[in-house]
Amino acid sequence: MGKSNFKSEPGIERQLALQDALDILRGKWKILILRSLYLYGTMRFKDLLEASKNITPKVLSNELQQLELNLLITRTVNNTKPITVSYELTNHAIETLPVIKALIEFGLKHRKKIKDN
Amino acid sequence: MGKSNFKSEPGIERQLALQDALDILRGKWKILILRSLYLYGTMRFKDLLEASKNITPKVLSNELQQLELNLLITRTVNNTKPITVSYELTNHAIETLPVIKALIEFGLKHRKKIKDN
DNA sequence: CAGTATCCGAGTAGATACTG
DNA sequence: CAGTATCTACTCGGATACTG
Repeated sequence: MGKSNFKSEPGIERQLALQDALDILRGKWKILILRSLYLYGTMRFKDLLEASKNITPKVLSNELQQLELNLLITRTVNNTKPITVSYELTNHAIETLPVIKALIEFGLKHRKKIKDN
Repeated sequence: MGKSNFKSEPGIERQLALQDALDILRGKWKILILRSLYLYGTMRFKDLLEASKNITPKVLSNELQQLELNLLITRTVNNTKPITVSYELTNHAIETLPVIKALIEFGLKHRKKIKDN
C-alpha cells in the first residue's frame, strides 16, 4: 500500500455509484422481490407475500414503496372487484439482473465451499 | 401469475444461494471493503480506515471479523514494531468480483437516469 | 498501530390486529 | 384483496474514549 492517498484516488465516480447501488438494494427483501418479478413477471401483492416466504404485509409494503421510489418497479391498480394491484419491473430494473445473477453464482459457490470444509 | 404454488417452484437451490449471499455481504461496508482490497491488494487496518471514508474502528473491526469468518479475507499479524496487521482477499473472494462490478454498473446507470429526470 | 469497551440513537423487521 | 396501525425487539452503525 505504501503512501497512497485514498482520498485522491481515481474511480471516485465508481465508488459513489457503488454506494448508491448498495443503498438502493439494501435490506433483507428487495433483491428477493426483484428476483420474483423477474421469474414470474407481473405479480399481485398476495403473490409477492407468498413468494417471499415469511415476509409480513407491512414489511412488503415498505419494500415495494422504496423500490417504486427508486424507479425499479411500477404499481398498477386494476379496476376489478375486489380491486387488485399489480407490480411489475421497469425497464430500468433490468440493470439489476446481473447483480442478482452474480449474487446467486457467489452463493452457490459459497455453499459448495462450506460443504467441502 | 395464476395458480402457481411458489413453495414448490424449482430453483429453490438458487433462492437459498441468493439468501446466503445477501446475508454474507450485508451491511453498509463489506462490499466497499472487498473492493478496496481488490484495488489495492494487501492492506493494513489503518489503510482500510482511510479507504472506507467515515467508518469507525469499531465498525471496521466488526466487518473484518465477519468477512474473515466467511472466508473472504485473511488476517495476518506481521512481526514488526510496532506490530502491524495485513488483510488480504482469499481466492474464494474472487467470486464476489462479478457482484461488485454489476453493482457499480447498476449504480452508474442509476445515477445517470436520476440526472436525466 | 490495531484494535476493544461503552453507550446510544436510528432504522429494520416482526407480531398482531384492523380497515376500505 | 391490499394494504395500514401499533407496538415491540433487535440489529446496525456511530461517537467517544481507552488499551496492549
